Amino acid sequence: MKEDYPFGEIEAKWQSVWDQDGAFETNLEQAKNPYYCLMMFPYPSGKLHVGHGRNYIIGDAVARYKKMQGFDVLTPMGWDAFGLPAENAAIKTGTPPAAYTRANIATMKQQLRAWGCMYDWKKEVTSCEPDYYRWTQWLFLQLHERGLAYKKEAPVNWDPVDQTVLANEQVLPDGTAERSGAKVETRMLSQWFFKITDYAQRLLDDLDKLEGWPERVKTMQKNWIGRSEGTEIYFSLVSRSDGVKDAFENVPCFTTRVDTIYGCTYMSVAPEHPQLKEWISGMPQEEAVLEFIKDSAALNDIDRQSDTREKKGVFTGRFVINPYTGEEVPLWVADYVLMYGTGAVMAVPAHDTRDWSFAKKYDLPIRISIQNREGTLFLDEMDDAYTEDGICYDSAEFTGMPNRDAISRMSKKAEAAGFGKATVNFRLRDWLISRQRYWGAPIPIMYNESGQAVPVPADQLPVLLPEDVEFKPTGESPLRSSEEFMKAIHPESGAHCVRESDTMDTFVDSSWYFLRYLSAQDDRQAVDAAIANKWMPVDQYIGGIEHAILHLLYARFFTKVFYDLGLIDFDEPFKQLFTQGMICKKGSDGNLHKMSKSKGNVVSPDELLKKYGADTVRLYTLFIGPPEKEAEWQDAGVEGASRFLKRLWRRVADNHTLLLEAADLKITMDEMETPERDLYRKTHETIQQITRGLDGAFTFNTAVAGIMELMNAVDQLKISEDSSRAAKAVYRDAMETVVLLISPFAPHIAEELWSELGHPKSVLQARWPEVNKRALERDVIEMVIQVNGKTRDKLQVSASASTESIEADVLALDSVQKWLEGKTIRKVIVVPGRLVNVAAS
RNA sequence: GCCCAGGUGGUGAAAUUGGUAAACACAAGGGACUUAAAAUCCCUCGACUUUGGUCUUGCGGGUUCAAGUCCCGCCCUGGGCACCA
Repeated sequence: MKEDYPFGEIEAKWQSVWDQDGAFETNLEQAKNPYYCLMMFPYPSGKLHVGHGRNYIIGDAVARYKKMQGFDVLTPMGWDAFGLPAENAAIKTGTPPAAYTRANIATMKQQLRAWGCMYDWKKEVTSCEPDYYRWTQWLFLQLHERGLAYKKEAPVNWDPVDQTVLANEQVLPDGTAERSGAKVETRMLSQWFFKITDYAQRLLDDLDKLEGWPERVKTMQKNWIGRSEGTEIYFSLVSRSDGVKDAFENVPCFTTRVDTIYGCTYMSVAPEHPQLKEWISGMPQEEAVLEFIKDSAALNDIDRQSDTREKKGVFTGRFVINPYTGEEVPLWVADYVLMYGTGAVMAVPAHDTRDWSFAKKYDLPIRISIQNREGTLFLDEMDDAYTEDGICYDSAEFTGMPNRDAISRMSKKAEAAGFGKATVNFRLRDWLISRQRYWGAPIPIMYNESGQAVPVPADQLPVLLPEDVEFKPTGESPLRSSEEFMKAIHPESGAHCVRESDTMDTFVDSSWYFLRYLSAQDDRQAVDAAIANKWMPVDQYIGGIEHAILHLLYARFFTKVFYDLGLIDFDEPFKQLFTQGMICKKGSDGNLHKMSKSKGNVVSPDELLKKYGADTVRLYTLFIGPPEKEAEWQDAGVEGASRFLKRLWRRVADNHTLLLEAADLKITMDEMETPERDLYRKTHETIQQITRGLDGAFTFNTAVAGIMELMNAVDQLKISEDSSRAAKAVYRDAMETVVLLISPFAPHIAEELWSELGHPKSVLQARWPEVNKRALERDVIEMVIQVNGKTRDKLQVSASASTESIEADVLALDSVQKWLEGKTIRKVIVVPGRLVNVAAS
């Protein structure tokens, strides 16, 4: 056995062995004990850095651990291969996106292998290949058939840099695009949507089923869905231009505070309200209102929604009738009203801070309709709206009722009288999926002469991406430049049609890839139900927190649609979710940033692998800190991991003969003297600690620390040829345990040492060590002795000693007596196996 | 503003869930080996200290024999939502 740890040699060797053995290939039909370990598939951007590595290293560790526990583990890998960077690269360098993407995939595959992250490549999927996007298109057709995919003219988010529209989820709270960073504009365009809002309630309710998901991810999804319960009330619009009150239309408005309705003194609608122009037509105020609409439209969403900006509005000249009071109130258009709910809100300045400031500015009347418990609310003493709970006031038959109770009563009244109803509103909007870019799956639709959408028949899929296109982004899909592509024939009439030229958002591709892995080679169907039902939901999903809303919400939506289509019999895709933190490093500006090319803080794995080997990089990545938290990459830390692996290697090499000889020793615990008994106990304590950590919270950092501690304990047992049989046997047992425990983290060195310890088969086929409960027992326990809560001494106590005898022994100690001088003992607390605290005063 | 996570040595962090605060590492300092260096091995390493101890987990209170951990009130950092009626 070599003296020095030859990481380069053994890593190459074992990677080939795993490949040849098909160690990571899974027979989906025959597997008896399925465990689906999934990592978010990467976008093939070129090269992986050590920050990306965390995801795959954690996933590989889980897969190996579960394998050793006897599961039939499926760990597939694939490529989220459509997307803008490839297209932008094509514009810049002239390399076609397909070639660029395939080259990146080859590089990254090699990198993953070099890390020792092994996958079942027989199940690889690549979303930009026709054998994949054919089924993405097929799924689009399924949604279309059921009315879940539709096209409509709507105000959409336009990214002026990437020259395409974006989904709401792709726009950051500051109004910039998640991908390009450009300030997003609003445009009216006709676009394709998926009707995710139909699933809002289920997406919300089923979050409760996801016990294995981090609470914060569930909270984020909950906020995003944004359910609010309230009442829709129909106010009648009246014209008073000729002095006659002719109610000619209903203006529905949504409120969560119907209890305040008797304090409603005006109504405001959003400037984009679709009927507004109609209502003001011919009014003396028409010009002023149109002007106002124009001004509001000029503001982008960020400025418009900034809460520091002063609210603006104008009177429309029209009035509406509050159906509860029969009273006429003026109708305003105000820029603080959004096209949410119905785009119209009843304004109650006394009980809503926004209405308050608006009413103050435009001198609109304010009327109290909720009184506080003390009855001390007076208009002239208020300097802001009263938004707390209270008692209905000046509210007809509801006066005196607690306002919370009034909400349902008032809703019921509206329903009974036909001027309103209880309603639920969601913040969630439909998912905008069309993109005016080339590198995506074409939307399988054509248009006939009258412009009607005709779905491409399923048997004509895939609609192939053409290659003869001009990439330059013009705001129009590049596909339009391909004459061949644009031509289509109506499936029934044979008439000439024009193809849809937009492509699908790449989040569509990634919303179902975990299902396709299970049928990757199947060219007859998207998903094989029997296999999917056997393997899904995914047992463990691992990925970045940045996908908490986008990808994870869309994937849940798709799974529910599949369920409704009868394709599968489960309706949530991921049982257990783990979101790892990002790896950061000080950038060229001296601040900590997420690793990225633009910040100049990327650590490339290539040099590290050459200098230290993959196992060192893996071990350090796991040791760096709690895996769910962000971590700062420190090059010096890698050195520590390397030192440890070298030491482990040396211990085996130095005692190689002895370790091999000890293989056949059969001993019992009775033969062990104290030092080896201690090591034996430590060995099993470590097994317990690490196994618990891997099953629960993924505490890889403490698992690695635990192995290091065990190694330190191994070094405490001085071993030589002259040592006892028991000592040798325990020593070997401890070393074998170290190798087994470290194998999910540092698999190459573990394989090599396992074989050096005389095992002919791969460590992956060894069983994960089990805790021997008897090994954990102690005859003598060290107890901490406290006086008044301060540690004063320690005492070795027999494990069988009674509380009374321990108490007596403790009180006899000089070190205790010293602190009790002149005091009366009040109480003695004995915590068995832990400590004794003498309380005295 | 609302909701959620956090705040522990020079650094990354641990702490069996209320029971010895700082495990395991990194960095630093000292020593051994060496002609020398690297590597390796050993020791020190929260602060103060009269070497007896005292203090120490963002700050201030509280509960308890005992609080990093529980409760109340603040401060700070990160994340999510935010003119959503």
